[in-house]
Amino acid sequence: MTCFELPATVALAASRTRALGFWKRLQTKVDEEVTVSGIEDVASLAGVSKATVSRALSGRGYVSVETRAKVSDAAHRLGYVVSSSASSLVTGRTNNVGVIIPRINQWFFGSILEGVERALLDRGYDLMLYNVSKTVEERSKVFEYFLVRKRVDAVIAVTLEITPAETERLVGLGKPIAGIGGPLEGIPTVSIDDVAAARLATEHLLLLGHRDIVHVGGDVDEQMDFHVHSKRLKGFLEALTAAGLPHDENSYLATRFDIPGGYRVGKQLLGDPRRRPTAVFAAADEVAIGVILAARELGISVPDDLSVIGIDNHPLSDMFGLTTVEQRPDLQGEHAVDWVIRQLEQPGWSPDAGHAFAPTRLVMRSSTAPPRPRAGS
Amino acid sequence: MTCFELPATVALAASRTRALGFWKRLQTKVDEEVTVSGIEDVASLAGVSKATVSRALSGRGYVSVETRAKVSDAAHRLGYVVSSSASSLVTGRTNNVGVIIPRINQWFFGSILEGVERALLDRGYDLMLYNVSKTVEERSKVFEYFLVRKRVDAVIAVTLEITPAETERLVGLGKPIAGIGGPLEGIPTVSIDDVAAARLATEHLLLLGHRDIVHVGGDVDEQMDFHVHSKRLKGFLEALTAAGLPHDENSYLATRFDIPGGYRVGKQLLGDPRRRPTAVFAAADEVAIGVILAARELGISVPDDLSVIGIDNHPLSDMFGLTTVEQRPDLQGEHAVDWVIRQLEQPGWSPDAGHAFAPTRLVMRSSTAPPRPRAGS
DNA sequence: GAAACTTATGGAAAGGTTTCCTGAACCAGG
DNA sequence: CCTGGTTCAGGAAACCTTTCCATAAGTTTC
Repeated sequence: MTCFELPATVALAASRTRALGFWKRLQTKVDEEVTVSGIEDVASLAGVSKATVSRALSGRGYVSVETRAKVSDAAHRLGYVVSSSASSLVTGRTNNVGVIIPRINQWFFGSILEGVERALLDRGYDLMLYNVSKTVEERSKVFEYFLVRKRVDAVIAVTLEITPAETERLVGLGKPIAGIGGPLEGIPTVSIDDVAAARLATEHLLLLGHRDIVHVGGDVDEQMDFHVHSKRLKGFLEALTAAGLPHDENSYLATRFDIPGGYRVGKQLLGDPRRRPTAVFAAADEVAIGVILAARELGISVPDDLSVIGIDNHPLSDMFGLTTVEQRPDLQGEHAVDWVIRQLEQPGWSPDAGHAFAPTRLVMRSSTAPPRPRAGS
Repeated sequence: MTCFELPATVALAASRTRALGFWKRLQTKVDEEVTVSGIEDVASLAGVSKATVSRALSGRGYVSVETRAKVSDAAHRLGYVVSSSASSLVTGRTNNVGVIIPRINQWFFGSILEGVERALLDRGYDLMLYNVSKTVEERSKVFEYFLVRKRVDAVIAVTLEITPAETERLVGLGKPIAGIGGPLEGIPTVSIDDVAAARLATEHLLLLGHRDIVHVGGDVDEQMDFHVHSKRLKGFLEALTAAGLPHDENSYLATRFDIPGGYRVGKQLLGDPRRRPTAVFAAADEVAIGVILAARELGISVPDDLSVIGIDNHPLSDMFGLTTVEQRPDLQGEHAVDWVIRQLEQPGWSPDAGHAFAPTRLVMRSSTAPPRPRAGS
């Protein structure tokens, strides 16, 4: 790989003067109308007391319709907005929910985040984002310094291992918590049933007549592992065993959960014709797509020579004709939001089960077919 | 596409009882130690006044080392954390920065978000996420109801068209704003120089000897367009013109900015041998990858029969050997954070240019090569 | 040895809401 | 006409910090 440096960072835009001018104009404008109005101003403009303004705008307590109209008119005229600090100081509620997520730029995590965000905004909560990798220091920094700092009403932890001490701390503060993507000890969690999903995928291949299947998953010992890898492997093996098929160390290959990871392992697995299975069950669609790309490059036809199935229903799956077990991370996010907000809004309520399983379904496309009858047998 | 419904949503985890037991135990624990200590408790335990506690913990003002030790010890023993509502009520600072972003689950946006998040957390700020699409209602809801509600100190707007009125509103509140990804009227913005990047990519192809180049970009009229599409087209055309090459309406094709979008257009463009160019400049790597996949499927060799170049240096580009003009959205995010925090922490400061251009560089891989000598000429 | 600083601490005010409590007005029922 | 309930509105307390001001002790400086 060769690289050319682009001349340099150009510091000034072509339209500098114009943009700058506009900017400065706005800046001075600030100085003029620096007056930010408080509830008192609204009260006097509307000719009522602060208490009435508060009731009128929040919708709590008795306020006559005329008064309410006067107040909201005055508030609007003054451009008044309530100070959330003051408000939450007295109510004890911040209307924020903290979301801890290890990664953003990956389909599964991005989708969760989108779902959580949508659900929170719909219900009038703001989302505070903490992108925390597995580094212990980083995590404890977030826990001790940020989260706990009375800045959030509840916490949603995505695929994050939280120590019992941290859990206790959070729960001890009376903040609802929910997890997504893996069972957190002591925290209600929503995820798909990984064992069942893997079993379903494997059974699909078995049903088509495949007997020689390899599972490409994540590294079971990997630190990132959230029991996901081991569970999907478990479902795979369960299905094989139920079908009376043997398995050995060659039945399973570990790789990174992305397209290059699947490609690498695909090249390696499919390169040797004697070792080549008739079907591959990949633990994630991106891995499956990598395997398909490797197969294409090796001149192996999918599904004629090789069937491939994944899990996720990733946006790219349709283009590659990938048969897959669909999951909806965004809905899992919404579910978690439901839980914490429910706990917030009706105290005493708590999810009646420690774990909710999100639905999955088999989406059949063109990457799976019955195995080609063997020449030798 | 056929779908099988998985049996149903299973409502209970296998480990229900255990998980539930733990959960309940923690719940009751709450009732016992419901006492949340305030600054007063810390003060009396440390034997000092509230004022001293505040100074000791915040690090502002004079406090002797022994006193500071006593106070922090007491605070730690009581598990005391300052109430951010109370604190920001008096200081007027929330330590939050709002980020408005139209999409999360796409490399460019996800990377920006990761960069912004990292930079904010490093500097002790929290990030409030607003995932706002272009819907006018949704946007105004965020603006009027959330953002403005005195919940953020500053705003970073990613690729978002903000009306002058909205800008004025924000600036009028004295909140620093920065944009990423496109010039916002009146808001300092950081992005790459799209025209220059497109010119660089095109010049690379020209330098290799290509004379028949097609540009696959985004729809210039699309509402999502943030002048990005038109600017990259402009750079392309500039380079052609500078090289003395003509161009017509066949020189440019519009599609969606993702792999399937590139694939679709690639199939269509490359399907007709007479129309097929010797090189394609795609406005984004994902589009370029789609074109490569289409070429492979049509038996067109890259780079022997067709050179392809993109913009981004997407994580998948390396695997596809894609030559590209690299940009770093995460660094652009950090730059924007620098700007707003600087404005926050040294009032009066403002970026000296309305626009900062992030660096780009050409990354050469194996998808570009000199065109094959024509049989006919 | 007094004046001028520097360092350390406490008391009290301020910041902008929400909510409790109280009182007035109004209406229906006996 | 009186009682009790409902609706409406205001005064004031409470929420929990930070910061201003004042005081006092210790340290330099001429």
